[in-house]
Amino acid sequence: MKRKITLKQIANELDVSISTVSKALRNSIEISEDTREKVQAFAKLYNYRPNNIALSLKNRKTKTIGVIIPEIVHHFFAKVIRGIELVANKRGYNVIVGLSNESFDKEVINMQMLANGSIDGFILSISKETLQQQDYHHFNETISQGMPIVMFDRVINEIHCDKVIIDDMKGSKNAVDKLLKNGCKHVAIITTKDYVSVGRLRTQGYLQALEDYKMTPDSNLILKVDDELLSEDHLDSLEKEIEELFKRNKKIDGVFAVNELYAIIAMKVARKMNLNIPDDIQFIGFTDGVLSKHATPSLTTVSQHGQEMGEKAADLLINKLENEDEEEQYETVVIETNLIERESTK
Amino acid sequence: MKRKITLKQIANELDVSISTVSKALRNSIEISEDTREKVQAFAKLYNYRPNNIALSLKNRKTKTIGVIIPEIVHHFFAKVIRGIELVANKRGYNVIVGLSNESFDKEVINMQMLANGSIDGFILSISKETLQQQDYHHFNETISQGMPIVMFDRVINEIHCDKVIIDDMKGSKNAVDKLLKNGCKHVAIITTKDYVSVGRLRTQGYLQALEDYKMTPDSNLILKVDDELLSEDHLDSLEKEIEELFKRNKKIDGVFAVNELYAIIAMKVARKMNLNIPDDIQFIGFTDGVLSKHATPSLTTVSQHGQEMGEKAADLLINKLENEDEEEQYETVVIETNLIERESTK
DNA sequence: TTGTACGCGTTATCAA
DNA sequence: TTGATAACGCGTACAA
Repeated sequence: MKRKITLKQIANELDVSISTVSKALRNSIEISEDTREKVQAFAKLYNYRPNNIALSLKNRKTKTIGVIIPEIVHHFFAKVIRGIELVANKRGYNVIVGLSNESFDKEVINMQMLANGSIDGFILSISKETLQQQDYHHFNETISQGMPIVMFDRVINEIHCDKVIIDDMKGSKNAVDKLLKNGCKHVAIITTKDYVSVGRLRTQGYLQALEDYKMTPDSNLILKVDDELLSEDHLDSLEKEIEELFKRNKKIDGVFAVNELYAIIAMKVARKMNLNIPDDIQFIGFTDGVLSKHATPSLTTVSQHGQEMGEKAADLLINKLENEDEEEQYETVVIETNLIERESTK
Repeated sequence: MKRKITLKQIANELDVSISTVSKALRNSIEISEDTREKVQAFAKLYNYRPNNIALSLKNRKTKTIGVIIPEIVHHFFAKVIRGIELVANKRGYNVIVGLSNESFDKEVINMQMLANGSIDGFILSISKETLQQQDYHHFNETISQGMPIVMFDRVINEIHCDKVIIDDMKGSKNAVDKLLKNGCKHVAIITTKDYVSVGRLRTQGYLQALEDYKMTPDSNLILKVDDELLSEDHLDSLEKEIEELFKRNKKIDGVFAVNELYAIIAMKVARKMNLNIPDDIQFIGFTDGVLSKHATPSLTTVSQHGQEMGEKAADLLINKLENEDEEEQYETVVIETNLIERESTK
């Protein structure tokens, strides 16, 4: 087992100084052709590679991006990571991943672990618990220590940093527009409690679409699901809630759900009640994942373009990292959503 | 914007030496109570944290695990990552992720990037291209440089390292057993070409189950899908292939698919042909993902326990890292699969 | 009780 | 053309 070889070892073997080796390897004209060749041959033989850690220490740059997301077993976040990784690697950066698991404490701890020199900057999406507690000190501290942050999807306006979001309101408005245009008269929405910003915004889009069509919103048609219900164990009770919604309002002929799982479950309930999709009732979800594509019937969704968000976020962060002295100007990039029409709508 | 504070800065401010500060912060009894308090107060005020990079360089340990997977937008791999991250964090390690995107070159490059000091060891699952080319030099080189590797799921016997796998053969044998026990007389299998080891093993399990039931395998019932078909664009032709399979063999009353997507698509085809699931035909897939759970009908699957694999892999790797001098003994851990019965079987 | 010196691996600057 | 030295930030053995 040969340990990784260092400049010093090469220098010893070849009876030259460390700096000579270093220069020779970088092909410096200071060094004679002879020694250069000798050193390079030797280095190649022993497969020399400069030690990243030493370089990081010296350059005060790690060429590594820290990513903190609430959850990775989630199609959207996985796609974002892929986008980040793609751009990061292309631009010579590594990606280190931390999962907050929707917990405030884990988010803070993870950020602290990484902020102590391991990375050059953060890309993150805020955990639900943090959003609920509205405690953002860890973001501000990180930023004030000179470490740039790019937030995506779940962001907060008060924090000054680059952001990549989609226009949740517009996206859901378009979706509901579609349902109304398709002739739906009683469109229900299945959404989250309001503290989840994207849930709130998507609800607003729903209301706006109704307004545009001069329809008065009916609170009976608005189901605000308690978030806990997303955890696997509570899916059954979610199903019951939706069933009650449908039974209370037999006229529902269109459903907009703020994520794909809600939509899929709602379709399941509808089918159980012998409703025909899309003839009796139409469905649109949000976030384009595997479920939407492969469900039967396949689900029309508002696509969030996770990978693109990741790519953009990585570009923003690396740009900031590589133009240190630029004026402090923060950008909020809005990624366009689009409606992917499938079988669940006419 | 205050830069991160260092020992040296604290020492300067307080007019003591760097080592005094260092010792004071670690509460060394060498240092007087007085200075200790003074230093600690100051450090706390400025939120001092030791620089990880410097520690890594000094200790020759990064406390970071490198994970190379073929794809992250994939429920199974995402679950593995979550498992790895869980254990790693608990044991004080970070996780850095590289995606090979099923490409040999990217796998090699990614490993090289990380092997130069950025991490202490690898957890990885081999890309399809690498498996096809059977070029494993990068693994051997890494290992011979003293950097431990733990492979999971897609592994190769020739490489000496810890491994975490499932018993693919047994898992699929159990699945097919179930179909046969349920009365299926003509069980088809939808699998991959043989170079994908897990596909090959699962096919073997299928054959073995038949043998146990004294049934002779019918090559007409074995569909070996070209792997390219998994890429999103080719799903249509996969659908056609399956349709032809069903039309060629009208008697098929059971289908075992080596992954959940194949199974879901096969169910779709069956439904289109007006076959009733599970009365006319039963289905079992492999890998328990979201699709299986939320499909209609929900799909009976062999669960792979991705998270558990990740946890085990992380434990194996960290154990190896923290017991350097132990004898070189490699372990292959087999994670039990189990059949999750849902609506697609009787 | 405190401080000096060294080493981790690298590069840049300056001296020989 | 080559080599010595300092510096990145830290911890520790040893000297004062």
